[in-house]
Amino acid sequence: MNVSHDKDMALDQALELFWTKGYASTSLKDLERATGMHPGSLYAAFGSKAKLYCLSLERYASRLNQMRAELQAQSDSPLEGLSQFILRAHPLSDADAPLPVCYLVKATLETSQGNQAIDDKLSELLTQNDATFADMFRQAIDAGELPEQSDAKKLARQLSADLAGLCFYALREDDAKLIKEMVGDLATRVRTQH
Amino acid sequence: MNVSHDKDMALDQALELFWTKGYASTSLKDLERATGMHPGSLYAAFGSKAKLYCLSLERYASRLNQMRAELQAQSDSPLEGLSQFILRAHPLSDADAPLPVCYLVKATLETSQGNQAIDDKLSELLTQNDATFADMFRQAIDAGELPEQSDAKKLARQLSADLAGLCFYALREDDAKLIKEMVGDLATRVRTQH
DNA sequence: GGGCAACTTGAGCGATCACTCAAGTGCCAA
DNA sequence: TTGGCACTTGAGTGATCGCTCAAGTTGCCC
Repeated sequence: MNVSHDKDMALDQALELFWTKGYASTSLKDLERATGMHPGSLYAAFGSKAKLYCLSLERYASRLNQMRAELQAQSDSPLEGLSQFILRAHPLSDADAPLPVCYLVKATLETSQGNQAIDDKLSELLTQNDATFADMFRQAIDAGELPEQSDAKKLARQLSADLAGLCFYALREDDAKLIKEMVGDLATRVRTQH
Repeated sequence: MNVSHDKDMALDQALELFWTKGYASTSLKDLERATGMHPGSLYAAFGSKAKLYCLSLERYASRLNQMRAELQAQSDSPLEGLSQFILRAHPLSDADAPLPVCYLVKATLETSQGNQAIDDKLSELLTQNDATFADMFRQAIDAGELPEQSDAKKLARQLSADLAGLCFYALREDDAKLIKEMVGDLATRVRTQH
């Protein structure tokens, strides 16, 4: 039996579980059920609940990054790439899905009861994400899509916050059409701003 | 001893505790320590952890509403009132505070592990909040501050999401100046939009 | 002071938490 | 076939969870 494949699958199951239920509300019993692994194997493979959680955050972030890079590569311009990311790669875009909300946003708002490793991991991933956004805005400035005096970092901050705002709204509003409209508005704003 | 005063104080302590730690991560032991009440008294007064949580959400929302109404009454126009609310009454405005993030936003993003009563209460409070925002935008339209074809409900949705986005960003960014700048930007956007 | 109702107390309930480890199982080389 | 090693197993650990309730305390009226 291919162990690494199992571990991989288990990590995906854990990711989904943590995503839907949150860290504190996901018990090891839940994880056992979802992954089919017994507690001993879980601990042999991942070390602890917190480490498994961190791994799931990392995997999620790297997938998001990959999708963003792909869309960027297919797009004609930096801003168009960002806009496509918002429309198609960000979890929110698939607003009919059971969980149309960014995992990192949910995780950030759920205070990790004093576990520094989790806070650090989250901070690292979010900072990295902001940096990527800033990069894309900088490219847009260089390409002449945005005025030269634009502040790429500030634009990145604002986009990060805007996306999080949508995540919040998506969690409480079950009318998918409404969410899609807001996502579309944000994408348009990014594509045509200033 | 004034019992109702004690209950009142205990509810405030519980509010603060739930706000900082989240519902799932706040234990009864924590609540006992913070309120000085023993478990029996806590249950006699509030019924259950979930009910206490709901009460704290309600209290928070009503305080926010009260502040908003006061600022609205002092302002020259509906949009100016909203702008003042963002700048001064919303928790974010006091960005040096230990907890510059709206309680309702945090609570919404922390999935309540299957407790329907909590979900319902949150949904009720947030819907009420959106309705108030929509009212204020409608007043702005009537007062000629916004074009007549403006969609008050849509503007309310957007403001709600924007504020939540700021909450998210405030939680991860410890540079208070940066947060205040973003709060200021949003207030300006509301005051001068379209 | 005696009697009673209202309130407070905290030990302790069963359940569940994150986690461990001795025993069992499966696989392969010798 | 056998010995040994890597991996899996799940009963069990102490701690803690949300919550209860019998016993104790308090304050008030007669």
